[in-house]
Parts: sequence; structure tokens; C-alpha cells
Amino acid sequence: MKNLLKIFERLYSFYGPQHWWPGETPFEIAVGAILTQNTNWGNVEKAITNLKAAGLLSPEKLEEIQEGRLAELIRPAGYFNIKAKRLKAFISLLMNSYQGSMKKMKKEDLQYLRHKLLEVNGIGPETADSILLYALGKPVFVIDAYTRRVLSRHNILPYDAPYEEYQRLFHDGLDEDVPLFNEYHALFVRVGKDFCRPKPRCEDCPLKVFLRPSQSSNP
DNA sequence: GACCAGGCACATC
DNA sequence: GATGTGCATGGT
Repeated sequence: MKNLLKIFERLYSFYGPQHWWPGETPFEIAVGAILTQNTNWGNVEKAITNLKAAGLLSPEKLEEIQEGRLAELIRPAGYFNIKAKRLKAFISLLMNSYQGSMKKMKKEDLQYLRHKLLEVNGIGPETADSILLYALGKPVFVIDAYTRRVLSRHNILPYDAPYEEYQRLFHDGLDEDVPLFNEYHALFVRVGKDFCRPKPRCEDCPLKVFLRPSQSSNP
């Protein structure tokens, strides 16, 4: 897929920069990455606002707080009980292995850190890669539902191809370029929201020129 | 009132 | 290994 750069350029000239990730610190971004699992970002913002208002948006405070109280604060983000557990699990890794410092976590070997993140209960490939790219500035391409929808609608990969296969496409086809990976993924989310909804509006989509002949299925 | 949203773990066949 | 289900709020 040597068109990957062209697709990016098309999206970038259509939309301009997206200024991701919406979050002020690496730690806030990591928290947001967990809270946004299968959830609208607006709901996540409310949860993060609650944490900030309570003065609890730090590794130390979130380590101290009781899980039940944390769950109440993040209630607007949905799945609040399970996400409270997941945040706690991430905090344990951060405190126990990196003294609560995202800066120290950033110095860890990339592949080893990705394994450690994936071992955390509640952190899967997308959440791990979001933390690596957006919180820690590592050259890792994030694959999410929008990426799958956009690429599968254009018959580039089947919707349910493995995560690693989607990711390989970008890692093989692009230079290891953090700002590029950052902007590209954000643009997929943008174009996905605007045109690749369950009810698509392909006529006005900036990517319609990249549509390939269909091979078979895509939802 | 149905449908959807920047996943993941776990059960079951 | 594939498929199904629970987790939950808030916006359209």
C-alpha cells in the first residue's frame, strides 16, 4: 500500500491539523486512553473534569483513592466499575515499576514496555498503543474502530483482520515518524466520524478517489 | 426509544 | 480458534 502517504496528504489538506491528543499531560492522556474505551470522548471529558475538580488527577492520588470512590467520579465515562479497576491496574504498573513517573516510563525500552502494558488487565493493543504514541511520543501506529472502518470500506483490508495486520500496513508503508502517526490516526477518526458512520455518506468523502475494487465482505 | 460511541476480558462451544 | 456476552453513560 504505497498510497498511504497520499491518503494522509489528502486528509491533511482537507482537514488540517487535529491537535491530538486532547489532554494536558502524559498522565492525563494515559487516563483518557483507558476511559475512552468504547466510549464517546465527550463523556470522558466529564470524567476527567471530575477527577481534576477533586484534585485527584495524579498517580499518587489515584493510588490512594478507594476504587469505589474512583468509580463514582468517572461514572460519566460509562463502564465505571470496570474502568476504575483498569485505572488502578495501570497505576500499579506506573507506581511499582516507574515510581509514578511517566517520564521514567518513557525511558523504558519500547517493545518491553508494550509487553508490560499489554499484561495489565484492561489494557489491550489500542489502549497500549495510544499511551505509547500520544502520552509517550513513541513511533507506534494506533488502530481503532475508525481506522478499520475507513480502510475496510475502501477494500484495503477486511474489517476484522487482526490488529497486528492493520498496524503492519502503516509500520511497513511509512517512516517511523511520531508527528505523522499522531496526525494520521487523528485524521482517521475525523474522517470516520464525518463520512464513515454506520450510515456512510461516501459521495462527499475526501477519500472516495481511493476506493478500490471490492473483493468481498466488509460491514 | 433505538442506536451509537476512539475496547477488553472472559465464558462457552 | 471462532463466536458471544457483559460492562454503562450520555448524545442523536
